[in-house]
Amino acid sequence: MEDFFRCKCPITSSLDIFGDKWTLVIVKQMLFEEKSTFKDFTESEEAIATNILSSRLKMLEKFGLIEKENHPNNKKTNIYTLTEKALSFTPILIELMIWSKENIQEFHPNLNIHPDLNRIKKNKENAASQIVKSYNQFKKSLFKN
Amino acid sequence: MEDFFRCKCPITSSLDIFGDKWTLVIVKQMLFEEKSTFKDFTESEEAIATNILSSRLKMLEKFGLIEKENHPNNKKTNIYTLTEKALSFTPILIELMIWSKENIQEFHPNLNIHPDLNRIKKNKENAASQIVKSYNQFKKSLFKN
DNA sequence: CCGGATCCGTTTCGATACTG
DNA sequence: CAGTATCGAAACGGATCCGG
Repeated sequence: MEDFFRCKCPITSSLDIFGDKWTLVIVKQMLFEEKSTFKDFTESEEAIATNILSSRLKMLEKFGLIEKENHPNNKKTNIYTLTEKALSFTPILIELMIWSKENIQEFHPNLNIHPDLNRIKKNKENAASQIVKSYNQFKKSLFKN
Repeated sequence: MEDFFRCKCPITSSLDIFGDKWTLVIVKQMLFEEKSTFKDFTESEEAIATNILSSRLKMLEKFGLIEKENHPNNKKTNIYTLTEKALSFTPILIELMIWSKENIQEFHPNLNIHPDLNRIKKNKENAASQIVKSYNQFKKSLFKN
């Protein structure tokens, strides 16, 4: 495991885990778009390929960032949820949203800017904790009945 | 340019630009480690290959995130600096540092945690503006005499 | 020597087809 | 529905080359 990481730099090491085009997209879909099954992810706007999805889910599980459980009513459906640990992705995703508006919109005018982005920017900590709270409620609802 | 981006999601679009293992590492080296020449980057702890470095520098330049200029005393040396725009990477890099300590240290105990990380965490906005200020001073010093 | 460009073998990605 | 297998395309990364 030690040699998974390029060097001792924390920033570089975090990119050793999620420095690719897909990992944070999957986390985003879970956190912001209430996606939880394999099929949910493949049907997203981004249309991730199944093999890549599969490999990223395994990797996230290996690092304790997501959990895989059976659907309570449907044993053949697996439900993927973010662990407490993974909720620490929230501030990063908020920063990406902000960065995108400031740096990408000029090249990509159709960007779907979050309607509350200004409010989020003004109080990032509060926004993050609301997002986490709302995700935890969603997570609970997945296992009811 | 429109079709460079996978979809309209801001988070996904930002990953279309720097969702790889190297782009943010280069930005980090400029912002935190006072690196500014091609050779500086190749001599870093991460030891990036010259072809990858070259392609990333071009891409960052294309998006207006870095500038390439001649060294004042040495015409054959190019100096790469972050633009004002690129300084908006700072909050993202701060979040990556924090994430790393909380989520990677258990797998990678030799991680070089920033000595002031707790202070940075307590006041991220202030930390970011100090980092930017300090970078701008460094940038000025590059072009003196 | 420095800043890159080019070449080339290896790994990873990613679209599609396929299986339990 | 949840993945795996396949295979061409792209990216990585080490080595080398070349102009200034």
